[in-house]
Amino acid sequence: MKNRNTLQRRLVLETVRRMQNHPTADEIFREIAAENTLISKATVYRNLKILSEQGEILHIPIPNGADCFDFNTVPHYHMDCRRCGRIFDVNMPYQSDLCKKVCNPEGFLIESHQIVFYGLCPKCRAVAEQQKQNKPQAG
Amino acid sequence: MKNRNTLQRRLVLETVRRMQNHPTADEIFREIAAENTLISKATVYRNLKILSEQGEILHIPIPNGADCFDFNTVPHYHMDCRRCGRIFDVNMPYQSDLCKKVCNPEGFLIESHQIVFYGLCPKCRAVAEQQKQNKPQAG
DNA sequence: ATACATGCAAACACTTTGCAGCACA
DNA sequence: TGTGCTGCAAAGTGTTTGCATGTAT
Repeated sequence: MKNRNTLQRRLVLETVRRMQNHPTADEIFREIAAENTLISKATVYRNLKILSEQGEILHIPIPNGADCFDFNTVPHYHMDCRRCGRIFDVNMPYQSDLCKKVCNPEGFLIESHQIVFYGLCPKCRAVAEQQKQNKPQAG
Repeated sequence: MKNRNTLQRRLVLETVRRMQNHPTADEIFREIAAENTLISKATVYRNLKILSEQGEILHIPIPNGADCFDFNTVPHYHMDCRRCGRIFDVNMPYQSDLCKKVCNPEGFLIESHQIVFYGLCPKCRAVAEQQKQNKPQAG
């Protein structure tokens, strides 16, 4: 038998769907624990793995940081703010033919792709511009 | 003063340039240590960081695995073989206008992007096809 | 002479795993 | 009633850091 409907599994899924913020495993754990439900971090990790394998949620691996999870399982791209480190959805159509664009005489089998944009989110952009005005030529 | 020309720093740079295989910090460390040069892993990490900040080498952050480094600093894309985990260069022109394609009414500042392809390298593809032929309907 | 670099080990962040007991189907 | 799940703690990876010493300039 597989995929038992435990309280913990339900809570992990509900929390990812409710947060909508691309939360990390730790953020999900803290959110659930804050509601006084007994849950361990290992269980959160285990359930996130199972749920993403089942396609209920999307696992977004993040280099140099904690992986995060997305309630939106439709393929789309993300942006990583270099100042606050948060992950945001990017409004760009999915490039479904990008894999075919690879010139491939060596015979790689290209199955999927991932695009990550880097930059500043609106909030951090405003802060950065503020700071630039305060010390125009750097100190 | 900065950027001293130490034996260890020279060796790290030379080794990345010589290996050409997108080596990880650990692979670079083992390569140098194998030649009986006293070097510590911390020094390898420190020098890889400095060298990539100076633009001498390219730092390729890898989700779910050790970051790797590239002697080729010209922007290009990579493929991550899901079977052997090795990183390969992908033969596709750099999409320098991709950042401009993002529909961005919220005011993100999009500075750069990274594309990673997933699939099988030629060797692993051959192995996978071999295995498929040996048990056509799965065991 | 001294600021930068090193080796070593410990700390760190994130994630997985071993184990004994628990609970869903 | 038994397999799948849980909490806990420990272990596992990959990387960074504190510290005393060493060395390039």
